[in-house]
Amino acid sequence: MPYTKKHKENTRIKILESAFRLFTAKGFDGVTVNVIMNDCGLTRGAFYAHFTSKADLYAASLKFSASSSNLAKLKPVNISDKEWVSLLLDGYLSFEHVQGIQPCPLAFLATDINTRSEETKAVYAGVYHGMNKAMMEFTTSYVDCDEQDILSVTAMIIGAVAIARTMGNKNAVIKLLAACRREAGLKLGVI
Amino acid sequence: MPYTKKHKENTRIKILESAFRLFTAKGFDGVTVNVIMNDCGLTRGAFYAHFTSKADLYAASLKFSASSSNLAKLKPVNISDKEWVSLLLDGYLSFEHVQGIQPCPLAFLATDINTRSEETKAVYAGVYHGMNKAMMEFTTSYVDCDEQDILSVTAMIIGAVAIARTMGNKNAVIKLLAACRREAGLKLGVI
DNA sequence: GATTTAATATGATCTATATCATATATTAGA
DNA sequence: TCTAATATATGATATAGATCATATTAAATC
Repeated sequence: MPYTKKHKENTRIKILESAFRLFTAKGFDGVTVNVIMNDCGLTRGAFYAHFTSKADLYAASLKFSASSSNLAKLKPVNISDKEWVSLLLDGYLSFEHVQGIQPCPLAFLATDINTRSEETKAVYAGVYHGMNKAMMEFTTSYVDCDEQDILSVTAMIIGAVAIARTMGNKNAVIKLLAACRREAGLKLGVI
Repeated sequence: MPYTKKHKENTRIKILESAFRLFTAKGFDGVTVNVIMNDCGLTRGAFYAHFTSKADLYAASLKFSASSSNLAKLKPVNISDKEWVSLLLDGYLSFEHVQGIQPCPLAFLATDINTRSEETKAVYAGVYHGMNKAMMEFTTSYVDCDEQDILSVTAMIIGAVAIARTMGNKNAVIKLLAACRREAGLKLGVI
C-alpha cells in the first residue's frame, strides 16, 4: 500500500486551491493547466490523475470554494445576525477582496461563467442562491426587508467588486466601495 | 481609383459591429477572428487590412460602441431629464438587454476586461466614467442625490445585468431586474 | 472594354496548449 | 531493504487559431 490514503486527496485539494485562485484572477482562458499545476508544485502530467479535463477542474474548484464558504456555517456563535451582516459587508466591500484575497466567484467570474458548460453555470447559480438565502436569513431577525431588497443589495455589492477590479485607480476603488457600503448599510440596517 | 473611399470605412464599421456583438456575448477568447469576419460576410484574410490584431479590434469595438452610445446625445429633446432617467433604467434593466440587444459592455465584459491590455481597460474605464457622469447630470436637475448614490445605483444595475446573464431561469431574471428597477427608482426619484 | 489599384480570399506557417502514453519516483508494509 | 501499487514527471501528439504571404477579385477611370 504505497502512499497514505490522504496523499492523493491532499494533492487534489492543493490543485483545487491553486485553480480557484488562478481562475478567479484570470478567467478560464487566462490560465493553463500547466500554470495551475506548477502553482502547487506539480507538473501537468499529474493533472489527469485527478481531473478529467480543465473544464472539469474549473467546475470542481467552484464547488470547492462554495463548500468552504458557507456563510451560515462560518458565522461565529457569539455574535448577532446584525453584527455578522455588518462584518460580511465590510469584508465583501473591502480593498483586499478586490485584490483577490478570498475572492467571491460571483463577482470575479460574473462574465467568465457565460462561456462555460450548463453544469458549471448551475454551480455558479447555486452559489448565488446561497448568498441571497443566507443574507435573507440573517437580516430577517432584526430588520424589515423583503426579497427585493436583498436581491438589489447583492447585485450592488457583486457589481461593485466586479467593476472595482477593472479599475487602475485605488482611490476610485475606495470611493466606489464606500458608496456601496453606505447604501447596503442603509438598506440592511447596519450603518 | 478602385472602390469608393467609403467602401473600406463601411467594411470597417461592419467588422466593428460584428465584433462588438460577438465579444460582448462570448468574451475575447470565446470568439475567433474567423468567426467575426464570417459574421459580417468576409473571410479572415481581409481582417489585417483593417486592424493590426484581434486585441486591437477588441479595443476598437469598445471605443466604437462608446461613441455611438453617448447617453446625453441620445436623449430626445422633447423629454425631461427625469423621464430620460426613467427610460434609461427601464431599458438597462430589461430582459432584452440581458439577452444581448444593445449590450452594455460594462455589464457584459465586467470580468473579461481584466485580462486585456491597460489601454483597453482604460477605454472601459472611460465608458464607466461616462455612465456615471451622465447619470449625475440628468439627476441633479430634479432630485437630491450625491455622487455616492449614483455610484451605488450604477454598480447595482451593472451587477444585476451581469448576474442575470448567467441565469437559465427567465422568471428569476425578471424578478432580479424588477427588484433593482424598484430600488434604482427609489434612489433616483423615478418610480 | 482595358487598366490600375485597393479590397478581399486562399493557402501556409507558427505557436500555444490540452491531452495522452509511457517512464520514473515514492512510500507503506513485508 | 525489497516489493507492490500508486503518484508524478517526461516526452509526444494533435488541434485550434492568430497571423502572414501571395493570389484573386472588383470597381473607378480612361
